[in-house]
This record gives sequence, C-alpha cells and structure tokens, in this order.
Amino acid sequence: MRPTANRQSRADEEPVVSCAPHDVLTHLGDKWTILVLSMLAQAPENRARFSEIKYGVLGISQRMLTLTLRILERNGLVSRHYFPEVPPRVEYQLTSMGKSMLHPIEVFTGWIKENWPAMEQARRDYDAAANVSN
Amino acid sequence: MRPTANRQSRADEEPVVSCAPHDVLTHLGDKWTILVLSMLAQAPENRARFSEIKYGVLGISQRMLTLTLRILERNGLVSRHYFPEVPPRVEYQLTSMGKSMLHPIEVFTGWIKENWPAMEQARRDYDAAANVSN
DNA sequence: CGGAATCCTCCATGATACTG
DNA sequence: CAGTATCATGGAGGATTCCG
Repeated sequence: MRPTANRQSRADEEPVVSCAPHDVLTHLGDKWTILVLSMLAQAPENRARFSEIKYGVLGISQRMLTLTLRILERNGLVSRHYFPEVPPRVEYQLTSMGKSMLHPIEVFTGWIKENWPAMEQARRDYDAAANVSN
Repeated sequence: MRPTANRQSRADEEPVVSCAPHDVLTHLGDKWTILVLSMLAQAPENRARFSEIKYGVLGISQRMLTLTLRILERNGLVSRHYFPEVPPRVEYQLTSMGKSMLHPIEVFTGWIKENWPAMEQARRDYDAAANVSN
C-alpha cells in the first residue's frame, strides 16, 4: 500500500473516499497475505519458521514470502524471532492483534463458504446469458 | 488464481493452497470494489444509478466503475436495471446476497477501526527502529 | 448517459543469482 | 537457512475517444 495521506480532494467533499478498511482489505486481498495468515493460524502456537511457511504456502516465492512477512510485521500482526544459530533460524508468530484478526476473517470465510455455491451459479447464469447474445 | 504447483511437503501437513476465500478477498481488496459496495450500502434501498456511484466514489474512472460493477453483477452481488429512456438510465442495486455480505464486512471494518491506532503505532515503531539501524 | 474500445504506463510479482 | 539484490514482465488501472 502506498502512503495514505496524499489524496487531493475539493472543498465540498462528502463522497466515499479511500479509508482504513480499504487499505487493510487491499493488503488482505493481495496474492499471499491471507494464505500466510491462514498458515500461521493453523500452526502450533500460531508460530512457524520461515521454511515451514514457505513449504506450507504452495507456490510462494522466497522473495514474496519475505515481503509479505515484513508488511505483516510492520503492521504489528506478526512478530519475528531471530535465532543466531548456524544455520540461522527465524520464527514468525501471530501477535495478539494478529490473533484477534482471525475472528473477523472467520466470519468472512464463513459467509463465503455459505454463499460460494450461489456465487458460482450466478457466474454460470451470467456467462450463459452472455453467450446467448454473442 | 493460478494452478497450485506440486511442491514437496511433509506427509502429515496440509499445505495452505489458494481457495475461495482468497479469491473473494482478492476482489474485495482491489482498488474499488469495497468503495463501490460501501456507496451502495449507504444509498437509499441500496440502489443508485451509474453516475451517482461515479460521483460518490471519488477518483474512480468510468472504465473501472463499469468493470467493478460487471464483476459484482456477475457474482450475483449487484443487480443491474436498465431503463431504455433518452438519455439512458442504469441503476445498480445490492441483491439479497449482496446485502448479506454487509454484515461480515461490518465485522471486519469494526475490527479495523478498533485496531487501526495500534497498527499505526506498530508502523511508527517499526519504521523508527529501521531508521536507527540505517 | 452509460459504456465499449484502444492505447499506454507503472507496479506487483516472478525468476535468478548471490550472501552472512 | 533466511534472506538481499537485480532484472524481466504481465496485467491492473488511467486517459482518451467513439457510440447507441
């Protein structure tokens, strides 16, 4: 996400503008954040090391996992624990704030699971109607 | 979502793969969807015409509003009502499924409002620590 | 008015190589 | 092992134009 305070607007504004919820959802909606959070949600003590997350989240590159974890850490949702061993070991764990985010996410995923069939049906209907007119 | 590449994983672990929640969150998290939904949530009868939404969502281009509404319509969250007048008038309204999505969204935005100050503080702390070491 | 078509820019992500 | 650095690229989104 980019710096948030740079939106120019006119003096007579009251419409819907970018807001905190949108910023957070933009992060959640990126390609990997939700998957990394889900992985940590399932891990014992909500804690796992870098390589565990990497192999637990199929397809994520080292680079993107690093970047995703950095953002989560920066926002206080995940804590980073570095162990200066040889070879080095780094563990990531959901913070209390990170854990508190799991409930809203579950409410949402619950809604999705409930409505997913209806959404798929809607898509089929929509696409079928489009094909007729084409 | 891309096909999930086969990757080695320990037999007793279930890797986190791309899933429906992620797909939905990816859409919600895009640049405009949440703002358009919020606009409709506030509108009388959750209904507004194209130009109303366009002026209610600051900064959205005609193109992106059209695309965003198409996706919402395709997924059955918004219904499109075309009036063949001159000039033409098109209204968009949340469907019952679209309305049912508002509660999970509110749960989420509630969490965000509650935790936003802590997230901002976490960012300040993180950035301050980074500046010290640089 | 609503929106389709076109062109273009830039950023998020991927791939690869290197390192403490 | 857990990164960082660098380069390449596909696609999201903006600007503009045309249309029924």
